[in-house]
Amino acid sequence: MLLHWHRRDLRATDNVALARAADECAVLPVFVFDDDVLAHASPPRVAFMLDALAELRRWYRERGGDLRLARGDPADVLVEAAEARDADGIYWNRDYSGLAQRRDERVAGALDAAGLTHERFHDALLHEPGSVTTNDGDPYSVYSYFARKWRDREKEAPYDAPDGDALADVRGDPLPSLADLGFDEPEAEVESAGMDVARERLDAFCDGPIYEYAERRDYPADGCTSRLSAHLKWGTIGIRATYAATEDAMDRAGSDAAREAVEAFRGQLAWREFYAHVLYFDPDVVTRNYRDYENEIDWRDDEGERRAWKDGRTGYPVVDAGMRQLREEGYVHNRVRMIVASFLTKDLLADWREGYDWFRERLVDHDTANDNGGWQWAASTGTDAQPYFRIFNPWTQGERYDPDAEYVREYVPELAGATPDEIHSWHELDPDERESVAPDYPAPIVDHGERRERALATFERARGGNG
DNA sequence: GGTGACTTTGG
DNA sequence: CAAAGTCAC
Repeated sequence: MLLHWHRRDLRATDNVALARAADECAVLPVFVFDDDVLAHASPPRVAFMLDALAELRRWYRERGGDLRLARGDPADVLVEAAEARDADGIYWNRDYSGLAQRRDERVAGALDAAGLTHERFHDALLHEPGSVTTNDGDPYSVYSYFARKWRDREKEAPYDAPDGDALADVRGDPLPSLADLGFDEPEAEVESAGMDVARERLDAFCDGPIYEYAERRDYPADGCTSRLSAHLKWGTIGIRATYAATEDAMDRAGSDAAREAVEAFRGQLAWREFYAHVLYFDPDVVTRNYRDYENEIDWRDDEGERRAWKDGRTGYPVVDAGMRQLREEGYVHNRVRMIVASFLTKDLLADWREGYDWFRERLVDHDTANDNGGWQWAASTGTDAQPYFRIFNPWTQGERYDPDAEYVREYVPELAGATPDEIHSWHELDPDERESVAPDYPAPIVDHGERRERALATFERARGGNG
């Protein structure tokens, strides 16, 4: 018998290590509540994870197996679990972040010492780190070239779920609650997890919205995005199954525009892989600027401004809408993530790590590689970064991507009675007008024009110029 | 080594 | 249409 150690692959279908183990012998799936991991976790993510685990366990139970649970240091509890069932060894899928890799090395050492076999598989990405490189063999630091090569590579087909007769007949312990794990209830209404929800989302997306993706994905009120981010983070859907669904969608596409839209969605999958590769080859970017400036960037540390950003009380409607969506749903539309990130790092000149930490605490779909990549992109410190002199104008962005102010009015009730025009020109209204339009909504806390100049000068100094 | 391209944006 | 640095080829 083999153990399969579930980590960020909370699914039974299209799971490489699980499928390989089930090909060989009986499999006992196990999940470890790792104290080190929980120390870095937050309520919305753990809530989603527990929901996914409950459904995974149900899947196993319906087929005569079960998901074993353990808590503690995986190097200890996995050895115990294997020995208790007289298993030969453990299979699992790789996790490419630095922390996980160090832990996995430790676990592998403990298994070796106990005389247990172990094997690690590539599963989380269509193309593993190191397999998409420049012609010189170096990892890419520019997305567009990476994406071109990534697109041309052949993709693996999805893996089958194990048969019921491959599952070891066991009964596990009950699932712990959030409170058992030491977490408060999340403030956000966390979306439901699990393989079935993920599959339904993927199918619904590929049935229609995917064909609008190229044109409409940047409009946060439109809802034509896949909403698969949390599922891809926790592995409640497999990446091969996801890609295969885009192939079916491509076959059904009736026009060049529709095919381009499917291709645009695949581009987002390529971004995910690009950032995973970047993090794999440069794990320090979690805390360090990817791109070095000659001098330190003079980040400002204004507690009040940062608070206003977190609370969605900056007086910039689209920024506040995004920050409130984060608070309420543990999710933010991607275009809005760029807008709020630009506002924090450029208008407020707050260190991108402040924003990254807040997202990590609040996002259900938080993923180290993606979030770090996104924040450093916005802060002009990352790979393929937005050049520092290109600073989002939150007024223009709001007008362009939320023209009818639908998104703003959904998340900022103080502005529910304002017209789109009043919302997009909120900074140009005089105090009396603001008072009569939306008395409870704040005036902009900073002047974008001034802050833009300040950011340009700050980055110019960091670059070593005379500005 | 010159050149095209850049989750293009702001004015 | 200017900004304007850097990567990959």
